[in-house]
Amino acid sequence: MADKYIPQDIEPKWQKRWEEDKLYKAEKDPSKEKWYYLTMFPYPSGDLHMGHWYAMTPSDAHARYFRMRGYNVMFPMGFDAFGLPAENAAIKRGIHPKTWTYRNIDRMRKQLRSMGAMFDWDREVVTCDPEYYKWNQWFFLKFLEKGLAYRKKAPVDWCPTCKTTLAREQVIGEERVCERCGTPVIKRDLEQWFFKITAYAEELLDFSKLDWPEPVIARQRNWIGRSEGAEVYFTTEQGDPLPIFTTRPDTLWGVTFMVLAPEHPLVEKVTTPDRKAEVEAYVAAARRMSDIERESTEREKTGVFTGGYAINPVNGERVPIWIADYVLMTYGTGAIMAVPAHDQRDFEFAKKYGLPIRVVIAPPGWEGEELEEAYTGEGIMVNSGPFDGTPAPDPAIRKVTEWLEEQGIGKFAVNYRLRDWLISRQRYWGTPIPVVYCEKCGIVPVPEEDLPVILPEDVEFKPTGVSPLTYHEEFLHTTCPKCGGPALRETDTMDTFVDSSWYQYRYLSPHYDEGPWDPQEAEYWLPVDQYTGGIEHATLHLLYTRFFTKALRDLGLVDFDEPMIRLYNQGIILGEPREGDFVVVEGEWESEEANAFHAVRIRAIRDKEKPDPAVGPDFVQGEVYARDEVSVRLNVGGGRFVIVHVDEGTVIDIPDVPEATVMDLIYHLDAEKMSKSKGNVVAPDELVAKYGTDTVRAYLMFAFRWEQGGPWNSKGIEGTHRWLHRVWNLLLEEPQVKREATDQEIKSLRRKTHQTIKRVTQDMEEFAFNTAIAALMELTNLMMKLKETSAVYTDAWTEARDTLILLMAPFTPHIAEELWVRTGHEYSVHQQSWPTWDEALTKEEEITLVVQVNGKVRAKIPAPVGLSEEEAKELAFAHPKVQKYVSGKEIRRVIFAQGRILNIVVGK
RNA sequence: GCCGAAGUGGCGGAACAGGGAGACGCGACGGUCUCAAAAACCGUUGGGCAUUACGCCCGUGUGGGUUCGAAUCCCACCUUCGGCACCA
Repeated sequence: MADKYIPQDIEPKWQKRWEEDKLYKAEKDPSKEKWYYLTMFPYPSGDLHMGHWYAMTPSDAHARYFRMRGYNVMFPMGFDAFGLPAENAAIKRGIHPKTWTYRNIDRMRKQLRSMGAMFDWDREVVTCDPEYYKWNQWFFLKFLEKGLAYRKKAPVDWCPTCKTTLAREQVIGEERVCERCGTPVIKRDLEQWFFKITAYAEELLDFSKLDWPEPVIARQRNWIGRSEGAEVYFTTEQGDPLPIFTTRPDTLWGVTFMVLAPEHPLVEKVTTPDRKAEVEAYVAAARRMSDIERESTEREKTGVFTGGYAINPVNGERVPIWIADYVLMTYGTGAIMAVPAHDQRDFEFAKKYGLPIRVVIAPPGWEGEELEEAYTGEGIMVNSGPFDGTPAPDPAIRKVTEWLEEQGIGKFAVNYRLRDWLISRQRYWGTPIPVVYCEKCGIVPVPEEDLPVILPEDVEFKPTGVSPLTYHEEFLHTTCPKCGGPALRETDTMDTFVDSSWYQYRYLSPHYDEGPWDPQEAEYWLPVDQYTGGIEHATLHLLYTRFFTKALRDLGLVDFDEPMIRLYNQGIILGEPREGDFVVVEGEWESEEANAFHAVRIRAIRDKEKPDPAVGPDFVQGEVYARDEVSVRLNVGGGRFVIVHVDEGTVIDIPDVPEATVMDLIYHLDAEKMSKSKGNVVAPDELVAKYGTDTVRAYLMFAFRWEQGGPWNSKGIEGTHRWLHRVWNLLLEEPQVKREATDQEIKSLRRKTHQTIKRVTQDMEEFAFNTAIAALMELTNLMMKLKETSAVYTDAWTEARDTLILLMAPFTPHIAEELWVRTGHEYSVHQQSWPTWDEALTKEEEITLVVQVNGKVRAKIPAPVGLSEEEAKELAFAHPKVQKYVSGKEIRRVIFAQGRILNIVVGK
C-alpha cells in the first residue's frame, strides 16, 4: 500500500531541490533556440493575491511546455517597486517607503516561490534599486539630447488624492478619474517634463510586426486617434496667422464663422474693446469648469463673439470669430472653421446664436431649402467657386487639398489624439529626474558620470501632500555642472511607468554596470517572444514600452522595432457570487429614521414565491446583504438598507435548517473583481496550505478560459484536488488485477495515450489550458478503468503512465516530479522532452456511422473505418429505424459526408 | 454615436474548416462501504412527454435566410461587459 498524496510534504521538498540545483537558470546557449517568456511583474503591495496566481501560474505552465519542447527558456521575475502606496504607508504609519517596499518584496518573493514556478531568480530586478533607476536617468538624458524629452507649462491633470500630476493615459473614462485611486482629476497649470511619444504616433499605429490580440490593437488605435485632413491658413483681419485643421476641406466655402478655444493665445488680440468684458468672463468661467462638465456632449453649446474677424483664404470672405468651450485647445490648432451646414456641432451653435448657414454640399434632390440638421452625407459641391459640381466627399477632399497646396493656402495634414507622455510626478518614491535649475544656465542636465542621482533616504514624511524632496536641503541645493554656481535640483520624480517601459531588457543582466544591459545577452535573448498580462495595460504600459523600444532603437541601443512579439491577455478572477436569503422580519422599529429595526421573528424564504422587498410599521422584508451575530443588514428595495437587531429571544426560522442562528443566513455578494476593499478575497496562501500548490495551479487553469477569467467557485477546486489524488493512487497503489485485458482495450489505451499527447500539445499552442487538463482527466479515467485488468503489465500501460506524468509536468510540477521519480525514472521530469504522438495510433479503428433522415439523427451503426458510400447505404437501409423513416417515401438524395455521416433526404 | 468582446444545462465550460450539441469538472439524485458520518468508489443527470420499447418532441439570446445538414456562415435585432467620444 502506497502512502497518501500529501502535497504539503512533497511540494516544499521539490521546490528546495530545484532551487539548489538551479534547475531553471537560463543561460545563453547558441546551440539552442531561445524563448524569452515574460509575464508582467507585480507591484510589491505586500500580499500575492489570486489575480497574481491566475496571471502567473498558467504562464509558468506555458513556459515549462516550451522548455520541454527543447527551447532555451528564460522566465524572469522582479518587482515594480516604486510607487505611491509605499509613500502613503510612510505617511500613515511612519515606515520608510524603502523599508516597507523591501519588506513586502521579501514576503512576496516567498509567496512567489510557493507557486512552484520556473522563475530564474538570478535575474530578478527591483526597480527602486539605484542600480536599476540609474538607467531611467540615463535614458532621460539620452531622450533629452534627442529632443524626446522636454519641459513645458501646460494645463495638466492633477489627482487631489495622490497629490500628483498624471499622464493622459492615467485618467480613466468619462468621469475622468485617477487610474490608481478613482478620484476625479482636476486641471492645474504646471511646468512639467514630457516624453515625446507623439513623435512615434504614426509608427505606433503599425502593428504588422506584432502578434497581439485584436482588442489591444483596437484600443491603441483608438487611443492614438489618427485623422486625415488639411491644415488651412486662415488669418485674422489684422493679419495674424490662424491656421486650422479640418477633415472636410471640401466644405471650406461653407465657413460662416470661426471658433477659438477659450485658452487660444489670439483671443485677447482679436477681442474688440466692446466685447472684452463678456469674453473675459466667458474665459474665466470655462477655466473654472471641470473637464467633465466641459466635455459633456449633453450640454448645450455656449460661446461669445469676440468682435474680431478672420479672412477665409479660399474666397477672401470676412467671418466673425467666436470663442466656445466645445473647441479644445489640446486638439489640432485650438481653432476651428465652422461649417454649420455640414457639421452638427456648428449647426447647433449657429442656430442658437443666429449665425448664417450656407449649404456647400448639396444632398441628392436638394432644391435650396433650409436644412433641419447638418448634412454630412454624400453630395455635390455648390456655392464653392471653382469646385461647383464636384462630388463630395470623394474626390472633392483630395481635389480641394491639392488646390490648397497649389495656392499655398493649405496642405494635407494628419492629426492625432495622442498627447505627449507627462512623466513628472510630485512624489518622493520614484526616480529623481536628473536635471538642475541654475540661475545663470537655466535647465542643466546632470552629467552622465554623476549618475545615479540618488534618492535621499533621510527624509521626513509630513501629511502635507508635498514631496519631502522639496524640503530636503541637502538634496535640493547643488552646484551647476556647467558654471559651478548654485543650482536647485528638480524635485519631481518620474512616472513609475518609465520603470516598466524597459524592465524586460534589464532582466538580461540585472547587475551590469556598463550600460542598461549587456549587449551580448541582448543579442541572444531579445526581443521578448511571449508576453502575458492583463488588458488593462493596453493604453498604458503596453503603449509606453512600445514607444520606449522605438526610441531606444533610434538611439542605436536595440536593433528591432517592437519589444514583445506575442502578447496574450488573461482575464480577471472575480469574487464568488452569492444570492442572499430573502427574509421577512416581524418586530418593531427602534428608529425608522436611522433604519434600525428590532426583530422578534425572522423567517427565511427560499422558494421562488418571494414577496417584494418592503417595510411596514411592524415588519421589514428584503434580501440579506450582510450579517453578524447580533444584526442582519437587509436590502429592502429602492436602495434602502435596514439594520435588523437580533437578540436571544429572536426566533430564527430557516427552511431545512433546524435550530438556526443568524449566522446560517446567507448574504448577497455580487461577482466583483477580487479586492481587499470588497472583502471577497480568496487568499491563495490559505488554499495552498489546504490543497497544495499543484491543486491551486491546476484549478486556475482548468476552471476558466484563461482569456476570460470569471467568478471563483470554492467547490470547484475540490474536483481538481480529487483528480490529483486519483492520479496518485492510480500510479502508486498496487493494482488488484481481476481479469485479462482484451486486445481491444490495450489498443484503446495506446490510442487514448496518443490522442492525449496530440490534444494537450495543440491546446498548449492556443493557451487552452482548461481543455488540456480535461484531456488529461480523460486519460486518467480510462486508466482507472483498466487498472483492474492485466493491461497494467503491458508496455501500453507504461507508455500511458509516463505520458501522463510528462504531460502533467507543466501544470502540476511537484506531483509530476514525485511520480516520475517514484515510478523509477531519473530526476528531473522537468528536464525531459515533451512527448510526441504517432498520428496513426490516434486513429479510431471503428467508426459510428451516423444516419440522418432529413438532417435528423435516426440511427448510429458501428462500421469499419473507410467504408464506401455504397457500403454505408447498405448498412443504413438495412437498419430497422432507418426503414421506419424512409419506407414508402421518395428518396431524393443521399449525402455521404466525412466518411461517417449519411444523410438521406426523403420526400413526403 | 464609433470600436471591441461575449450570450450554449442548475454552475464553470467543450464542440478542429458547416456534419453525432453538452467533452471534462462542479452541484444534485440514487447506490456500495460504515454502528454512523466523512472520504472513496459505482450509477443517473439539458427540458418535456412517455416509461411498454428506450420511443417521440423541443433545445446553443431573438427573428429571418443560405444549405441535404447551422452553436458554427449571412442579414436584422435584443442583452451584458469593456474601450473611445463636442477630436473639428
